[in-house]
Amino acid sequence: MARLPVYLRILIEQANDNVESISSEGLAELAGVNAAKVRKDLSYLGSYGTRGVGYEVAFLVYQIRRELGLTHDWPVVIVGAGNLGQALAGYGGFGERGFPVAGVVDIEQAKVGSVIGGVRVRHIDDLPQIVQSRRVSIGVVATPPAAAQDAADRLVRAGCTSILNFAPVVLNVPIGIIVRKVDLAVELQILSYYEQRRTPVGLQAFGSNDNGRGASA
Amino acid sequence: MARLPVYLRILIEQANDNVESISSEGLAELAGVNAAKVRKDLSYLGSYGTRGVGYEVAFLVYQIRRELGLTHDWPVVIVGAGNLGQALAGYGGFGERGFPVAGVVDIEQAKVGSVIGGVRVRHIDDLPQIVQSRRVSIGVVATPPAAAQDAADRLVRAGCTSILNFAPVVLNVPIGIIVRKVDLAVELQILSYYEQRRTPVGLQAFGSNDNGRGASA
DNA sequence: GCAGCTTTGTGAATGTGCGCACATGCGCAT
DNA sequence: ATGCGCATGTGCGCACATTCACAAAGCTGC
Repeated sequence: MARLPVYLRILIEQANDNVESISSEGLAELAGVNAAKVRKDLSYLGSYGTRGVGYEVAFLVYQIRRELGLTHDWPVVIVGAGNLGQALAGYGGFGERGFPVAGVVDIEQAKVGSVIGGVRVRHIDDLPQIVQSRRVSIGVVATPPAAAQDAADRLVRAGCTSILNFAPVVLNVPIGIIVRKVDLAVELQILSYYEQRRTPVGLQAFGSNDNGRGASA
Repeated sequence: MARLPVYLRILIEQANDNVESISSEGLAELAGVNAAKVRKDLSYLGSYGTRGVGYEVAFLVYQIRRELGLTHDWPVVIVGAGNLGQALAGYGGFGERGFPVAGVVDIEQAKVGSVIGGVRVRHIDDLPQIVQSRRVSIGVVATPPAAAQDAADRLVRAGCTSILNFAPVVLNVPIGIIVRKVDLAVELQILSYYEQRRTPVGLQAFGSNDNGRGASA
């Protein structure tokens, strides 16, 4: 389920605030979802709650981490040292959450050697060496659209088995390679869709899909 | 539908390659989806195809633009001039696709005045003035998590009615305000989930949801 | 004009996610 | 020890998305 990471982040925050136990309703409130959905999601992991009491935060964190495969770090390699690649490498949130940046590569020699977020940019030809020596499974494509397919091909050849694609193109990859796409312009276009259909007052956009909610204050 | 932006991008590419007509099957191939789904999606806009021939690319582009509300530009304002805010402002893809950056604001005086992507960073107190003078409907939250709720509140008070949130927190907004969330770490966690459940060979992750596909080469 | 090929548009079946509502089970107070 | 309250876990129905399969419809060549 795509909501487990959200629960996990909230539970970690609660644990930092020394909250030991939480009810499905409390977690649902914080996550902005339905309480029944929380219980269904958590029951999928097994019956780790106590009836009449709630869920033990620390134990739930451990179980979700286990389910998501976050018991160890997953180093990532970023292809493309342009605006986005630099921002991703410099964004501390990845390393904090278990995804240290093992390397940043670019095809342009001019960009090789500069240091971003504590990582030196290397040439894309070094990709296989980085992936194999650091045992990287996840590659991030942060190139211009025209270079994205080549970047993906190189990642696959180097041994990556998952790709997070920020380029606005559909990547063609062998079976077994997992691709997730984040298209920033698409998100804005979806907002403009709702803006355009906006009625004078009081009507909100329901259930677009997993995302995009209008919550009450 | 969340797929219309994808179709739109592909159709614009095809138009640039002087392709005048396209079949649902051809479009489905390029978009990485089912042909029947393409036809259902397009029929939702009205019957704009010609049986036995296909769809006229230019006309379809016009209709999808109209449906998505992309007949005019939607200026956006970015709150937060950190790593991500800078990358978003410097990323040319927004302006190209109809979302010019009307302004970048930050709460830190130290960041005010610097120029990013041709836009000068202004103080967050100028937000109402920017939003009203440029008639901005869409605000982008690119602040640290702790500042995100305040940023959202300010955007709403300034008059924005849609928010694209990059901070890993659940925003609390009045009814009628549309929020979409992009959490980069969540995307990586979903990939690690599939990596962790990976079986030795030949099994791929099916139907996570709208996203994340393993396409054959 | 008409037959045949091609592709759209759509009814029906299937699958999936969601949320209500309730039974189950645990802890606590008396 | 026993009953009561409370929160979990889950069966069921609903609504929506997806896909199949086919009928309607246009273009082409004769």
